[in-house]
Amino acid sequence: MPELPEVHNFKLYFDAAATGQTIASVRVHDDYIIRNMSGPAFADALAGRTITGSLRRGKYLFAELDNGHSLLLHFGMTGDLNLYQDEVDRHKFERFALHFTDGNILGFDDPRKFARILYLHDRDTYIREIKLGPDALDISLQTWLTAVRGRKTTIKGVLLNQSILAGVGNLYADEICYRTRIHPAARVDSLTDEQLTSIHTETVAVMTYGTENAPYYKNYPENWFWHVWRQEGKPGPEGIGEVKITKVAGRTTYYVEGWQMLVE
DNA sequence: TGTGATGTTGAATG
DNA sequence: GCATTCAACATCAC
Repeated sequence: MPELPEVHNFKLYFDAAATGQTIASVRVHDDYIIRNMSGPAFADALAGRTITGSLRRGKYLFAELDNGHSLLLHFGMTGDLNLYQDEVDRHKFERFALHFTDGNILGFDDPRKFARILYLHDRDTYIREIKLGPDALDISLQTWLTAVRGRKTTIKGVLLNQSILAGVGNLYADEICYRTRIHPAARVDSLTDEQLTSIHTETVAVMTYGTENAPYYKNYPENWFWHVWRQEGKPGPEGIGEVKITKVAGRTTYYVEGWQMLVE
C-alpha cells in the first residue's frame, strides 16, 4: 500500500523496531526481491551490523548501518514490515527477516514480490544513479515549476514521475487532481502557472496531512476523493458530479466528471 | 477464471 | 541525450 505517507509510517515502525538493534543473523526465504546480491551474500553483509537510523525519500526507505553502508527497502505494491518474537507470528509471505541479538525478529513481507531490496555502499550515489527527485513533502515551488513547465505529457504523468518529485503514487495523484479540479489527463503545457502552483500546494498539503496524522485511508476526512475512489458511476464528494474511470499514464485513473476540467 | 492491482524499469520510439 | 510510452515483472484476490 505504499506511497509517501505509508512509507513514512513504515519508517516510524522501522525506527521503533530496529534503531539501535544489532543484527545477529538474517534468514532469507526467497531472494528474488534482493536485487543486487544472492541471499547468502546479503545475509553475510548484514550479520553483525548495528542499525543506526533511517532516511526516507519519496517511497524509498534507507536503513543506515554502523559501517556507513545502507540497506534500501522499497515496498513495491505489497511490501510490509512485521516485528515479532515467536515463530507463530511469522507472516505467510515473509521473504526475509532480520534476527536481532535481543531476540526480536523484523520480517519483510511481500506477497507480490515487486519490492526492491538492495545493500548499498553509498546511499547518495544510488539516489543520483536512479535520478530520484526531491521529496514531495519538501519540493519548493520554484523547483517544481522549473521541472514541469512546458512538458507535453499529462499532469498525472508528472505527478507519478519519481525523478520530478518523489513519493506520489496512483491514489494520491488522483486525490491531488481532484482537489485542484484539474483533469488527470490535462497536458501540462495547457495549464497556467496558477494551476501548476495549486497542484504544488495540494501535493504538499496532502502529503503533509498523510504523514502528520499517520492515518489509514479510511480515516481521511469525508470530503477527500479517496472515499469514492474506484466507485465508478457514483456521485463525487458532496454529491457533485459523477465518478468516471479512465486510463492515464498507463494507470487506472478516477476523476469526477463535472468537477475536474480538461483545460485547453 | 480472467482480470486487475497504492510500483518501477528498460526497451522502443519520437 | 532527453522526453515519453508501454509492456513486463510475480503473485494474489475477487
